[in-house]
Amino acid sequence: MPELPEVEIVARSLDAQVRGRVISAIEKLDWERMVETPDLSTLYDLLPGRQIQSAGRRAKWALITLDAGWTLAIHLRMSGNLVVQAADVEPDVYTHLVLALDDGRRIFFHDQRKFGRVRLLDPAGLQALDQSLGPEPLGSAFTPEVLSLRLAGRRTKIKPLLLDQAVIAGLGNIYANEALWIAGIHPLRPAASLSNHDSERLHAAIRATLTQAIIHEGSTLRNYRNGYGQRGSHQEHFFVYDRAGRACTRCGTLIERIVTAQRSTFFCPACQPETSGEQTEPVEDEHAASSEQLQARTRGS
DNA sequence: CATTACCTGCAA
DNA sequence: TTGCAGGTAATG
Repeated sequence: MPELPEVEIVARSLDAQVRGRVISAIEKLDWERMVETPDLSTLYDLLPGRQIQSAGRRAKWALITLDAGWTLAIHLRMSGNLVVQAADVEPDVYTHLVLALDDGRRIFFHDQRKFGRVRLLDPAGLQALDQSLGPEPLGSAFTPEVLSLRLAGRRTKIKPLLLDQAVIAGLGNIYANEALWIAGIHPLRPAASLSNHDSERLHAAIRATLTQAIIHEGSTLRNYRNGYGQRGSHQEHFFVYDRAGRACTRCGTLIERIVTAQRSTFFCPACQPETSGEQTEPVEDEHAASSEQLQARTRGS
């Protein structure tokens, strides 16, 4: 479930709640495959007694910075969530990791599908993780030129390429679809076919959709919750994701669903032309299309 | 590039 | 019963 905005909100809400606390014990760990490194006995040896200095994020990894140079890196994958619970709350069968804190509260790693992963990393391990990932799309190092360079020479389709964490860190299926709609770019276009103007629009669109999603505390389709157990609301603001057969909020054309790289892909066939340079330029202001009022408006046909 | 695997629950 | 789900890694 969680993409960059959801993990960002989780990290912020964890940081606000557990900064400075000490992990007193691993109280439950009933799905051992979630721990990728180190081996279990080392984890049980190293984690208790560690103080949490902060919680942050890199790509879709939640990073809990501990003392002595350790970092607990948690990936929520499809259905995971991290919630701080009061001392009297008991974990359910889907809560596969429970970390007890020195004030009696506990961090629950809840994960219905068991795809989530945990790593306890030393500084070298953290650096290796960092270097395996592309630039942060909301960071100052991510410029239209950087995006353009990363797409140059890639004959693969733009939409699956946006899901490649080594190309850009943090985009997932929802926000890749949303960004391409905002930018007016067809998801199947070869990445290298994007003009500099396309790259500029896509760069702005990626930032816009992620920023808006963070403002709305992420998207909750099913399992996502922030560190307080609360849902996000950005699913109420989708332009194309999961909107097949409904009217494009910009032009009224029906949104289509196709599958590429085994992922559902949603787009407006009018606003996102298959070939570049034709048809109407989509509006660039993301607020212009944010209202349902535009649904009645039609164009062409 | 496509397919399969990893898991479980839910809606069509 | 079948297909689908916010992700990623492994395999032809």
